[in-house]
Amino acid sequence: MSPILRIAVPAPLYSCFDYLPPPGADPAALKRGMRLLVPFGRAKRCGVLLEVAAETSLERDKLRPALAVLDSDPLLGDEDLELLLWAAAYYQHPPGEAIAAALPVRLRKGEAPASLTSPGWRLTAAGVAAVQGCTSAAGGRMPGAAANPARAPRQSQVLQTLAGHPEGLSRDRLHAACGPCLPVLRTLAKKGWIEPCEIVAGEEGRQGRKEPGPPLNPAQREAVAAVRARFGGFGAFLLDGVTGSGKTEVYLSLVEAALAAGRQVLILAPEIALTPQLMRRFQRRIGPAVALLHSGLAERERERAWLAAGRGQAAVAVGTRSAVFTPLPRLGLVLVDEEHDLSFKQQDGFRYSARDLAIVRARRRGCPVVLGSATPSLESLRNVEAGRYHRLELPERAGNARPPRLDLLDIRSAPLDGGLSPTLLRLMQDELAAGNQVLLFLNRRGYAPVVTCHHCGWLSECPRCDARMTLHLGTRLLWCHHCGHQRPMPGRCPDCGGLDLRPLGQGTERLEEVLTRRFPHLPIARIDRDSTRRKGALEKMLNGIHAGRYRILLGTQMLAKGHHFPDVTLAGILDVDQGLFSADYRAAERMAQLIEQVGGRAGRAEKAGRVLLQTRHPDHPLLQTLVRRGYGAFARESLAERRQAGLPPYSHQALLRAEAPSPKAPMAFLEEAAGAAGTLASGEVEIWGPVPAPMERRAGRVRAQLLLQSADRGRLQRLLQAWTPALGKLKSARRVRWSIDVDPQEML
DNA sequence: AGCACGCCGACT
DNA sequence: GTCGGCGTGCTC
Repeated sequence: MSPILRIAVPAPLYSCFDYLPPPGADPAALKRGMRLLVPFGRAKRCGVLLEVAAETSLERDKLRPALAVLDSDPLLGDEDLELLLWAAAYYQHPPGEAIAAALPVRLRKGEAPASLTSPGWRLTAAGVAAVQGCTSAAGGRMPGAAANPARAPRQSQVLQTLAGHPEGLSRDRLHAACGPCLPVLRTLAKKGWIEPCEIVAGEEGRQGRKEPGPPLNPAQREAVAAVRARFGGFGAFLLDGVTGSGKTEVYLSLVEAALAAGRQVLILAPEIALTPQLMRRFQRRIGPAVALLHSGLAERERERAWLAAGRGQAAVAVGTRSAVFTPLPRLGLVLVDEEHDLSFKQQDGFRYSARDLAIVRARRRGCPVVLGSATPSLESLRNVEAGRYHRLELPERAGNARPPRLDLLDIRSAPLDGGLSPTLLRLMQDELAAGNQVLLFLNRRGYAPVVTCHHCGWLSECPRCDARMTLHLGTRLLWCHHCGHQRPMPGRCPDCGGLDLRPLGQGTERLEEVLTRRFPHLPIARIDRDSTRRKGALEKMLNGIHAGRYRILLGTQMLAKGHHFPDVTLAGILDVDQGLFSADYRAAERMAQLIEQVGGRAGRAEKAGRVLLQTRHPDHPLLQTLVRRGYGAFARESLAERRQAGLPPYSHQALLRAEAPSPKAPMAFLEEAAGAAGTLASGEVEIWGPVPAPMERRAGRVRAQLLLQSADRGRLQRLLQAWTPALGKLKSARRVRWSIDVDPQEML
């Protein structure tokens, strides 16, 4: 009797599918974690083998044979598959889709794994000599040195880049470092200075110099020792340290220790924190095989890194959210940097939390996991309180830097210019006159969040959303930030034809305009999604800031995360009040983290920073706590409130969302779903709603949601396991798009 | 989700 | 007479 292949096929279905082995395949060679091409309905799909079984619950003659085996070795190991299946069940997502989401895109589509070697270039001996000659001449004229930076800057750039990598660089990495440079490469090859070579994935940087780290301070040593003591077994740690307290050095020491023990390391970070500077620092210090898995990377490069990790050849995997599923057979340590960051939670499709799965993975694997943050999430602080995590504190800023001073600026009766109060402007003037940099944070891109007709009161409403369209002066567009709908900025009022159209409120474009008028001779760097759209624009601007070419920095979120600006002595947050009265109870937590992060951008040892928060509610208790007693006290008070209200992290939630073009369908579906949940819930799970979503209409669809909440995670999970499959069978489900969000972060 | 099947209105 | 609307059901 031929064996049964149980295969996870990507489809929005909660079961796996049984197949017969492909004709002519050796059943003994079939291993869990290999991909197979299978017939599925009328189409073909690429599934992953979960099990070779003897029995099937179906009639045997209903089974179809698989079409082909796509791998000679499993892509995913047992542990990887178990984690994915656990996550699929926990987050109520179809297993086939969850597994597909973990694979690099080409492999997901059934293509053959990329070769681990890729074509690249390295310096020849003559090339090394040319680089040295050029460097020692320090720009002076060398006989025959066409790599003279002044005369052939592109050639010089390529040579310098290659000089940092004696073992060579792949085309992709060269391209990333130097831009398109094929003609330059040909010229250099003709001169005999460089030669083509094969680069083995995971080997890049292996022979690069390893720089020793600075000596650790006592708190850092203690943190490293505490984690090292748990190597070889599970332990969860919260590394709580302000910006500049040296978390990265703790990570690096731990990575070195894990590598010395022959283990692989998984490092997760928000996209925005994976800056080229940080990566260079890692590569300088770790030296051997660092596999980069972030999304900025060319897809093939990413795939090679993934494969090299899975074969145990890359020792360290660094990546964003989806890197949590990277196969790592010798995994011995997991690090999650900026653990509070919301980007660890996927907001569509397979809605997993990479931070939470990192904990699950480490526990299942039996290795330590370290969550680092200057502003730990309330969830993690709760886990410390409950004794599930060990807290490791790094109290000092390294190098005796003083923490920035936080002050509230009451703007209730201040005449604002472009959102700037006279006091803030005066203080800016002082700092700028003293030659320092100033940073302004405004979490709203565009020129103005709404346009109105002064004659008839028309507002720039989005035709498809319950929202206003933002004016972008750069492109002369009205643009809805929720659905992407755009229209040209009208010359006159669409309703009454009046000519007096006025932008209301401030965006970063308008702030830039006001600052240009106020400080006409000072260069301004505006950093938001619009100004950094072009590839490399952000890095160019950041380099300019560090070189002191800009004096005023203004921007959104992007500016608040990941980058340090030592010459900034004054940071202003223009509107801190949005977070205070939001319907979302997590808004205040996010605002506090943001303020703390902005503070972390500024100042250094000899220049203490100052952070000013413009507010119309200077007596608000949360602001008072934050300003007077810091993030820790703020978090403790917030936790006490959450406990009192029975909100997360003292309870657990799942949110069922539904949307449809027809206005009644979502509520009808959710009513029916609530009824089904009611019969399944044996008490202990509260059912809230259904209610319309906070923004009821979005992109032309009406949205509503139903909240399930329980103090007992297990009970909520048991209900979900029975409920989700039943939801798809409801008649009203056909009229809506629905999704379940377990541990939701945002109630959009 | 796709992709079929299937049963009722306006077109050559 | 049919082209095509989207309601319903299935995918091993």
